[in-house]
Amino acid sequence: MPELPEVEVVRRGLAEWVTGREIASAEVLHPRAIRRHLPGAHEFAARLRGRLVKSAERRGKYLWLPLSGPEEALLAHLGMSGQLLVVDPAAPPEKHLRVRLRFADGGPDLRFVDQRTFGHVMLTRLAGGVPEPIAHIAPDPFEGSFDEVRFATALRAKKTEIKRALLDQSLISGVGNIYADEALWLARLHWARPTQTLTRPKIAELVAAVREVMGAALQQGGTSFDSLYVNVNGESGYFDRSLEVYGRRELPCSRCGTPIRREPFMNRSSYYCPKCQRRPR
DNA sequence: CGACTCTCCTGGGTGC
DNA sequence: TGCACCCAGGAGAGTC
Repeated sequence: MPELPEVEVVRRGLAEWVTGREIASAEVLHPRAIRRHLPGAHEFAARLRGRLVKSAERRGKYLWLPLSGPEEALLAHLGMSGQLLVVDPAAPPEKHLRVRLRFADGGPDLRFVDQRTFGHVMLTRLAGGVPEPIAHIAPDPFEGSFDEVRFATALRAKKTEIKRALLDQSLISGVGNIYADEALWLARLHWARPTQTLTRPKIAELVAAVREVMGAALQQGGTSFDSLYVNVNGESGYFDRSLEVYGRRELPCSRCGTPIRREPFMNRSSYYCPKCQRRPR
């Protein structure tokens, strides 16, 4: 499940393998993959043809490729199963190939492959360097523009539980279900803790925990990254080795040995240590 | 308007 | 072996 660290690994791969190249054609193999590109597949392809990829950028879980010409970018969100692959143009189409870009230099394709089609790509205008559809998303905690004081103030004004707030991309972007659980464990906070009861020092501790778990994941994601295969999947690197609570129901907490608990949360799961992370009363 | 739920999707796993 | 069902998840749409 790609969250910020996995998307950053993809961004680095794209920066290396796609930057500076001219798009020769775009082929949409599944309309759902461009459902947020309202003008449709034909217009999508026509507007991409002949454009140069200038760079590869990211905010939270979104990434985008600014293009030559008008201030526009190819924007992508990987959803939960999306991959952006850099592959030999002669390679056979992947089973879940949704969008295929060919380049004028005859080099590797950029292919958007997505089994569950929660991800999407679109061509969109840039406003101040940020794609318009994600203008409402807050900076992620690795950006210089992330304002910790502003975040703490907004968090304390919310009437909700801390985990809901962590997943709210308008407060802080890039955190998904896995790293939310991991960061809450590290900061010793129960997922249901009301945001209004959090002190500013505790919020600072939580932000540090978010940076810690995602930074560690990024380092491990980077080590398993094959440069010619820009890949994202839930099995690589970090996922098997370093998770402390996520997916570890009944396994002992590494701090205190108490069995990790799983609870339903927003039609999915929250994992936590019932001793280290006391439930609010 | 804020807080919350619903919905989209596929395939691996499970139980009968 | 087949089949029904559950589960995973982000985020926009919809509800109250």
